[in-house]
Parts: sequence; structure tokens; C-alpha cells
Amino acid sequence: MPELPEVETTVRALRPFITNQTFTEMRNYWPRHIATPSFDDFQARLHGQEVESVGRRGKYLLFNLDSGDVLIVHLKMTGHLAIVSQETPPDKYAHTVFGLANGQEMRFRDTRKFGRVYLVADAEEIVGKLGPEPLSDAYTAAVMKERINGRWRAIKPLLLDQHFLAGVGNIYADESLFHARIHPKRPCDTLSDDEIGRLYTAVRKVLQEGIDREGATIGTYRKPDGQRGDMQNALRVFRRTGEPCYDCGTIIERIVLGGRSTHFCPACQPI
DNA sequence: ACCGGAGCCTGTTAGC
DNA sequence: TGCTAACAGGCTCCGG
Repeated sequence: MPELPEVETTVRALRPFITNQTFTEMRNYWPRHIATPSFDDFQARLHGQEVESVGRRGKYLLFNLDSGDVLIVHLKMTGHLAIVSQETPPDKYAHTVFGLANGQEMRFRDTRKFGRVYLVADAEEIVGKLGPEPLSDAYTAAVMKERINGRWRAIKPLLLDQHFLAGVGNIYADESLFHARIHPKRPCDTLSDDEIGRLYTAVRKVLQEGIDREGATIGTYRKPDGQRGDMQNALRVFRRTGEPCYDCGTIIERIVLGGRSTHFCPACQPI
């Protein structure tokens, strides 16, 4: 579910409620949620630590703690984080719960159980191999071009590769390629400089719009407060199979690429 | 380097 | 209405 805009929305919503709060006891009902260290070590080490700041790298949430440790959460497909009162009735899908000294708790709800939490001394242990942040000043069209250079595979699976670029998932990959007017199967080494420039602009535009609209609620994604995002109303091709293209009226098609559903307009995005 | 397939999980939706 | 199969926003591992 959550891609960069959904994770960023989650970070921004949690920030005022978690910053300067202190973790107390932690509960876990699904052991595989705990990636590292062991639950006993995790719980003992986290207890008493204060959150100094909250950030994001790719699709990972980073809670920077006063000891220098970092609590890292990946929401994967169905993860959801919320801060609620301890009095809030239990939730059968809140498999990991972080107690806070102010009487509230941060609940990691995750129906499909793919999510993971990490507690490390250096975030680089977990996020160190990610590609660049697409919205950072350092990420320019020249950087994208240089990182595409020498590859020949289809452009869409490359966009989904977190080592190539951090944070783009299935929704924003399809939307970016539509805006750039590039067919998802186009081999990287056939892209012109102009096309790479369009793709660069499209990726940043679509991700920024996703943040501005606080994420896309298509399936289960909700903001931490349970409200829907608004980006689903601005999607041009994603999950619009069989419907007319807003720009030219041609029917949107769906193919499977790299094992993922891929949506595009065959007229606007010719092969 | 790249591709396809399986696996991790459970809920929802499409189709008969 | 009821059952079944397909499908889901992520990612890793394996063999070819």
C-alpha cells in the first residue's frame, strides 16, 4: 500500500504526537514483525528512549532516538501507524504496539503482516543501499540519466527498483510513465535525453502531488487519523483498465510487467 | 544484469 | 446468494 507520498503523509501526521515522547513497554503479537534485534533486546533497548525527530527514507519511517539509536518501520502492503490513547479498544490487527510515557501508544496495524520494525544504532544498516530521494535537491535529471546509463531493461521495473530510486511504487510508477508519455516496457537504453527529462519531471510532479493530496486511498490505505487521502482522485491510469484516457479517450490497458499490474494508455504511450 | 516464479499473509472483489 | 479464483499499493530469494 504505502509508497513515498503515503509514508511521508504518515510521518507528517505522527510528528506532532510522537516528537519528545518517551517509549515505555512494547507489545508484540506477531513475532515476524520484529526484524532486528530479538524482541527481548528490542524491548529492553527501546524502553526509556525519547523521540528527538521523525523522518523518512524511501518507504521507511525513521524515529531518531536520544541515544542515537533509530527505530525504523516499513509498512509494506497494509501497514498503518496511529497514536491513540491506551484506553482505545484493542485492534486484532495491531500486531506491534509501542507504549508511550504520556499514556498513549503507537499502534502498528498490519492485516497482511508483511511489515517490519528495526532498532539499530545506525539507520544506514537498513536504508544504506537505497537509491536517491526523488524529491531531494541533489536528485537532478542528470543524476537520473547517469543512473539509467548502461542498463537495458524495461523502464517500469527499474522505477520500482528501490536501489535505483527510493520510494516509487506501483501507483506512482504507472502515473509517472503516463505523464512522461513513455510506454512501461520501453528498454532504458532506447530513452532519449528528452524522454528522461520528461520522466524526471513526471516522477517528481506525481510524488509531490501525492504528498499534497495526502496519499492515494484505493484499497486499505488511510492516514493515521483514519481519514482517506485524495490522490486516488487525480490518478490518470492506475486501476483504470477499460476506462477511457482522460486526454485522448483511448481505452486504458492493463498488462503484467515484472509480476506487477501495469496500466497505460496505448495511444499516449506508444511502444 | 535481468527475468520469472515462489513465498510471505489476509481481506476484498470479480466471475460463474 | 454462495463458492472459488484472482488480485492487492512491497520486497526477498532462487535458479536460469
